[in-house]
Amino acid sequence: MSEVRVRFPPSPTGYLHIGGARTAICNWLFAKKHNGKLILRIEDTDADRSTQESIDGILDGLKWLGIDWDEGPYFQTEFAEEHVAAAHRLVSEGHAYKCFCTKEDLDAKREAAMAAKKSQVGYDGTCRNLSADEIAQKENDHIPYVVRFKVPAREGAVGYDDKVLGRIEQAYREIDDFVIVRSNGKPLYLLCNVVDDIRDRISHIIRGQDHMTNTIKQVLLYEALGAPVPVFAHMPLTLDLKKAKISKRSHGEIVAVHFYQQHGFIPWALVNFLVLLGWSPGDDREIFSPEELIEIFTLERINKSNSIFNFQKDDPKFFTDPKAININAQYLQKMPIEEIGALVKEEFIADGLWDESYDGDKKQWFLSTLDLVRERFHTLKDFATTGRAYFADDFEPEKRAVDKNLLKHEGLKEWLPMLAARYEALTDFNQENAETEAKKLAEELELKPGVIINGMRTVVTGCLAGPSMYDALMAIGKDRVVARLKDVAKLY
RNA sequence: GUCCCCAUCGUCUAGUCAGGUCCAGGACACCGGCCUUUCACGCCGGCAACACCGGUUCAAAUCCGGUUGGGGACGCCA
Repeated sequence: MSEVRVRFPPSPTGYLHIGGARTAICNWLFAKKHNGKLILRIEDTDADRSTQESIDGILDGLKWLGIDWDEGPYFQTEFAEEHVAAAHRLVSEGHAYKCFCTKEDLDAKREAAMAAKKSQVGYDGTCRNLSADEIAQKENDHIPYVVRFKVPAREGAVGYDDKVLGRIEQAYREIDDFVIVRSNGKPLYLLCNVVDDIRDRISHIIRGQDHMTNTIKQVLLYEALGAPVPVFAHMPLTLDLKKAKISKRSHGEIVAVHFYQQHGFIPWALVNFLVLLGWSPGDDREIFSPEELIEIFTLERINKSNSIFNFQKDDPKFFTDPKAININAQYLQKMPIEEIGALVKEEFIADGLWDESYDGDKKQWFLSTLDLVRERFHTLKDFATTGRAYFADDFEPEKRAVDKNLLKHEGLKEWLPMLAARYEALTDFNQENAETEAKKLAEELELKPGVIINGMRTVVTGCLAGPSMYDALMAIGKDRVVARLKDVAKLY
């Protein structure tokens, strides 16, 4: 196989969303696997909707995910002359023609056809067979025109061998003479895209199934332009629970890559989740290192059917697809603690929780504490929220914990300060002694140890659940434990 | 409406190309139990799917046809 060159060509009309990210990821994986190149091309020919902010957002999103590219970003608008030249060539070689029909006429015709439920709603070919004289006449009259591609009047069908879908064909007669140049002289996506892909020597086009009708037309364009047709692979789409295509417009932030960045996702965990949406290795593996994924990824194993991004709006427990959270949690629990430490550092800095000593003399404590608490965590955010009591005093105890473990036992108001005093008196505040004192106190007061321990957990960690109580006590340290136990009354 | 694509547990999927080893496997979610003084940890168990109808075959989730359902496209957007 000659050099593999793939591209990711987002149009900068909004942030990077998970559908686009998925496409980028598959292209990236394919390029890496074949020692090929990934070209990033910003398709900004729709000047009205393209913004710099959006370009930055897309680039940031890709960088955050760890998707790097080998060439670009190129900007489609910089190649406008090539696009125009290609259009001229197609006209002069008889592959395209000028169409003088007005937009209004065509809109009316289309609407009428749609309303009448006619099968033919596309262009009716009015200008396809204009004589040279008629054309000259209209040009003299300065009637505005668009350029349409002249679909060959052939029997049979055009087609291509899709890497995921197999052979795809469509009858020539079903294809309309589509517009390739606007009446203002600006070439359209269908043409620009092909011209750019030819120039960039793209070998494989991996994109969503929503492009399938474009692909058929573009195959025709490649042919007319005398260029080799690349290999196509159409990925299934990502749908919402109601099976509608996910979009920025109707789903908002939840489908934005930056949403996951802001909600404590580990970048690679999101990539891992996304790649599983429509692809599988063929066995039971679900968690992959980048190297491993590059190794086992193939276009042929991409699914044919659309998948559903399983998120419930306003779900109290799952703010996004439960599987995504689960995969993130798996990474959170298994990644080397130093790597987690680096990610948590960013969170803490943003949160005002960061202490320089965590990089210095308290580094060991910092890392071992993260290691202690991460077991039940799901996102990076949990360290600063659920796990806040380990790092700061301004934590808000969980209401459920307070209700269940404190308010039910009025006596804790005295008992916990008693325990504090005993802890304070301890010359060696270690796990064993802490446990002995707690149990002894419970015994003396004729209480179940759980009453004391659960009360203590609530006051000291603010949580209903967590690591072993005495591990937690040691991590938080004698002084803070004592202070919090003494101060129990403020929670009543 | 027309064209194109698709169809296995609630969700992501394995199995389909090379029919039998699949009264369908895994993961997430859910439910139950154990562990835990507590737990969106861990362990054990459970619930739960081949859309439907025909055909081919000794044998069909797998091949063929149809039906139904879903999605996409039908722009002087990309």
